[in-house]
Amino acid sequence: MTGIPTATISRLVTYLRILEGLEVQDILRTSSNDLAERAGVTAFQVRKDLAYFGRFGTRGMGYTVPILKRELMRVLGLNQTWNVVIVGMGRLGQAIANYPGASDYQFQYVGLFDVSPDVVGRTVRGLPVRHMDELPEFVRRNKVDMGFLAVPPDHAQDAAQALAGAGVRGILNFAPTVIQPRMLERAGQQEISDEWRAVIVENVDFLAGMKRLAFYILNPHLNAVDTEETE
Amino acid sequence: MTGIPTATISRLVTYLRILEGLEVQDILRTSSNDLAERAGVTAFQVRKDLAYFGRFGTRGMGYTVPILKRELMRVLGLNQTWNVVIVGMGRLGQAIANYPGASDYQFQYVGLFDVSPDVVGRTVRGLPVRHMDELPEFVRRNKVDMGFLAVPPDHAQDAAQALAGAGVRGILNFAPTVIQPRMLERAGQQEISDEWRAVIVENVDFLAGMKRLAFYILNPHLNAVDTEETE
DNA sequence: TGCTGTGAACAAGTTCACAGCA
DNA sequence: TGCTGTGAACTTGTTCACAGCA
Repeated sequence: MTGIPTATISRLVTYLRILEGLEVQDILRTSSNDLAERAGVTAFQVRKDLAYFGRFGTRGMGYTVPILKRELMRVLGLNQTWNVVIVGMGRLGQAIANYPGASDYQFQYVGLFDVSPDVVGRTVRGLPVRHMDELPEFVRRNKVDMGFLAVPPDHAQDAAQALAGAGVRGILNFAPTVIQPRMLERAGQQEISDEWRAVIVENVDFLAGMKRLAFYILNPHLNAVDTEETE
Repeated sequence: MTGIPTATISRLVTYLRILEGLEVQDILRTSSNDLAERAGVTAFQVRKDLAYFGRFGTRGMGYTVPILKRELMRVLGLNQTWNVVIVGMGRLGQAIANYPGASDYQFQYVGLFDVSPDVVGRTVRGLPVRHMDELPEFVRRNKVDMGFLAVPPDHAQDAAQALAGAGVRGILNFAPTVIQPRMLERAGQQEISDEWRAVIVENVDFLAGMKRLAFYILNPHLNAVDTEETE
């Protein structure tokens, strides 16, 4: 397959968010120009990004908000339910569990895990915090799709392997560490389905964000100018 | 100036993190190969990234951990103190304030802000939560460099403008919204120094991370393979 | 010899111009 | 006419091969 730029996926998420905003305001029509302005990219870019996945507009008319929204949700896999566990229920894990917005997209927190006796057994958002020992069994039984990793950096690799071994398909890594993918594949997994492929790791690293910000403040001319032109 | 890839900056942050880990383990020497393996990139990439900023190694020998670490800190602007305010002290803002690691790099939280009477006046990590009205005065008096934005999406643009108007140089935006840069520049700023340039915005968006993860789980073959080869 | 530093080759992603359809 | 969809040009970033120095 051709290969779709990673940046395109990030932008699709942005477009979707904008479409939701428009829908709330009962705006029914938009255009590549309008989307571009709101997303801070060029209209060329919007059209190219959408073209990877199909033809969603009408020439001379633009896009119909609900239709494009529905199509983007389909493309991004947001019209299905995703079962999620959070591993690491310190402050960060708790903040994640309580952050609104996740549930909007059928991301359902079904289990919370930690190893510390201080936290295990407590209840967060109505869910008991379980011990990591229970993870493999729990993932299998509850058809868990993703794990959110919010443990300290020095435990991130182990926890990621535990998640991979338990059979999750993807990991959202909040720890400021590179997860070595090599060791993730089927760590301990016995009955590997035909569908099994490498575990996907996506990173969300806010300490890195702080550092990039420091750099660009010192070197503003190197900053991606984000020209937000509109053709 | 030539222009350094944004991705390079992100990778430099990763290299720095790895060097810190090596230093803790009293490992004094490394190489582009070693760094590459740990960072999950190629050794070519490591050398090219470093070459943008200077010559830090010794041919035939590799890199000296403390030296390379010091140089990367200098390049990234992490050998100076950054004064930071957090705007939005809901759960997310509180989690950010309490997250360890920020203070390691001279990122000092000097002020916390919100508008809700439920939060204003309370103390988080030893700092009082102030009302947004006090922001401009506070930023000026305390030489605030950056603002971390942790308000609900529908208030993000206003809060960003308030930060820009108050005179911060950069904003780390945790809200799932595109900040329109157009409106940020010198909103209400009177005495603009020669140094003044556009406010830098860097985004940390974990909802977007969730959605990207969903997409790549559904389309694993489109995932950036992260080959982590080592030449 | 070994590993860095770097110009040149290549690949990926973005911009553009315009064809095509409502 | 107006705005989408898309092949082609271009620009940016990555990979590579190898020169150069300890």
